[in-house]
Amino acid sequence: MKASLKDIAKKVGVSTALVSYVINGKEREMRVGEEMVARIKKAARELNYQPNQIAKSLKSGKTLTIGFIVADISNTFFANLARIIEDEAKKSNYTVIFGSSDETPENAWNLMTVLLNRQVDGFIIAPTVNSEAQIKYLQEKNIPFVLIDRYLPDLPANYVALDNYKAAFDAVSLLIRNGRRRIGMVNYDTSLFHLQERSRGYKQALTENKLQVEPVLLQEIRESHLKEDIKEALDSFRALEPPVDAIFFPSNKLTVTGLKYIRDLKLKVPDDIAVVGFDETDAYDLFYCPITYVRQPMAAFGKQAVELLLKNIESNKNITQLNLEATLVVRASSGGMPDK
Amino acid sequence: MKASLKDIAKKVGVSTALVSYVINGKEREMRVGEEMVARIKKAARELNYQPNQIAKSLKSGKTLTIGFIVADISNTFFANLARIIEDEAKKSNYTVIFGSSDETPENAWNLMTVLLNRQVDGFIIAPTVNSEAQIKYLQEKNIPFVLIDRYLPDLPANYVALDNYKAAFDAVSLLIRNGRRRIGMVNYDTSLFHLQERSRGYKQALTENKLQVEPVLLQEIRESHLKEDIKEALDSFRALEPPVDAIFFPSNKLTVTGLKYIRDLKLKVPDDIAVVGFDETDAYDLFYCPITYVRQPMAAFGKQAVELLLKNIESNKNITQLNLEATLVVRASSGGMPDK
DNA sequence: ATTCTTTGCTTAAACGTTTAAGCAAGTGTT
DNA sequence: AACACTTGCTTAAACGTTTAAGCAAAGAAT
Repeated sequence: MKASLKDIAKKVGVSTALVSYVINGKEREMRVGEEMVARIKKAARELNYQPNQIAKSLKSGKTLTIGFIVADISNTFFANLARIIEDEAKKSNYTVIFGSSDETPENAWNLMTVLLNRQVDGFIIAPTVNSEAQIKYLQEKNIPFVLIDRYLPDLPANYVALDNYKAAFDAVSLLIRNGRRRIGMVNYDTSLFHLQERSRGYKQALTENKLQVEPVLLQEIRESHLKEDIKEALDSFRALEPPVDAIFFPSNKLTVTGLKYIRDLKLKVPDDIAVVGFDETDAYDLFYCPITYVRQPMAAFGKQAVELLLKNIESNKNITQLNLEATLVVRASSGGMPDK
Repeated sequence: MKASLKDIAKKVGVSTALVSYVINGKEREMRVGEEMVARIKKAARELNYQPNQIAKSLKSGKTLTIGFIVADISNTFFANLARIIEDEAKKSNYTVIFGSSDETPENAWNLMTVLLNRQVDGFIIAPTVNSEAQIKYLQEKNIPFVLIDRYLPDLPANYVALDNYKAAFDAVSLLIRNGRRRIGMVNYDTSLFHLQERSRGYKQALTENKLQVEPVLLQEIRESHLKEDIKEALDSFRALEPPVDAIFFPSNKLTVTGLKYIRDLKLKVPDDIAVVGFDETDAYDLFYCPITYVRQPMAAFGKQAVELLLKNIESNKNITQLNLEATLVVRASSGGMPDK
């Protein structure tokens, strides 16, 4: 059904080699006769020839394919990233295969081997917890990869991530400038470095402003019991004396879930409680009080990750680690516009 | 670096054929000696053999890959679908390559040929407007595919979609039962059949309840100027005498954008105006008045689409067209709980 | 008239698999 | 002792490309 080089060769009455040269524009170097070039091109057009990329890949060892491994492609954050990576990859004729690890290292490892068997040229990975072995495997085998969003602090590897510390620091500093003194934070109880960095930024902002870093103000909850644990955390915040007057949520899911409960409690944002969230979502606009949030530079993430990866694929360059700056999008929920 | 069948064969001192038989579990049919089987398996383990899927694909003509073509993978609707399709495909050892068409038939066509060159075994497609040629091409070439979410009314092709007519009919009927008499709808000005069906359901609900289907009540706007046009539409609704007392938005973006403007206008939902939206998003929960919406059966969409596609890949079965039922999730925004 | 170059093509091997066909022993049957 | 089966392996071609190497014919140089 589908025409191959052989079909064109037969039709024109020449060898497949000659056809290959012409199709790939090597007619000059290979000194193919003008008339022959025309006949082959004509035949190719008539047969609607489309090269078999699989055969090409087998020969060349390159598939022009990127494996994109994330926690969950249905999470807006990763879905947005996927789109940017797709567009960026397309510019260099790459396509993207994705896989969701659901935050478990086993799934991530399985995904990686599946994609490796499919000979992807490289990976863009948002690593799960306990994925050191996986990353080291890639390094040993010299397989190009770039970590995105998250990274492992002591592993020298390419990554494109946020300056999480500074992002959190700035967010909390804003709340302090707006007069809040009892600032809570609800983070995941996780070993993911980027989330710990956000906690560190929170603490440092308090410290630098001579506020006490009280353990009850930094609640670490289970992702598996997000809804229940967030309620508990907020309840304990309100039970304090004096109660918390501001909350910083360092992820989109935390923010959204937290806001739902705040709405159920009929708390007034920002009067009863100020809020700063993380990541961008429509939900922040629809809340009765527009939410102040930390915006990650998604486009830069995707663009830089692909660029870095492709550079690594074509020549194993040395390691690049990028910590990009977040933007604090200030709106009503953080309580009063900051001076500036 | 990576071990091949040949490496194993060399190490054991046998032919690659024998190794292939053992690796693929054909040792019984092929009467391979017990001791030999053990030696080959051992060598494979020691060399950490992983089959080259590209070579397999070239031989078999099957890539175990599905092409998933959508308007925009960063749209929650498609991102959710992607995740379900991924999981479902994984069960049968398939992987998914995705591509975003941005609603233009040229992009969709290009994507299709790129993926065809990569020899995907089949497609799951949410077709754009004017994609008849593309669909017909697939049919002529006998390439398995399943349309999802959208379909072309007169083209006999597999699809998994919503019963859009009924979903809209039910949504609008609810508003009528709740006492609304001036019900507006804001749809895209598009030839996409599934959206037209939603308009049809709207009109029919009005008609069956002896309400006049006035053109001013059904505004068709440009997706490219979503924000401006929605404002204009809502303004014209409010200028009517008597003004509109309920709005039905037949997509998630329309709903979210509409709600933003409603909030800016400080209209009270549902007292000033009742709202029924489409699709599921966190934003509906965070609005001060929880939004009633039409929930599409995403899991069933994905599951059925993959199932259908795989059935078509292994044996060209006859055409299946599924119109699944939506669920109306009733909350406060539609104005008063319905009787029942 | 012989050799050297250039032109324009072909041959053949390779990428890593799969699989039909073949073949040399050993075993069993008569 | 001759034959047929069975066992356990190998050979070789194929999938659709790419590309180094080779070669015949024509033209140019001596």
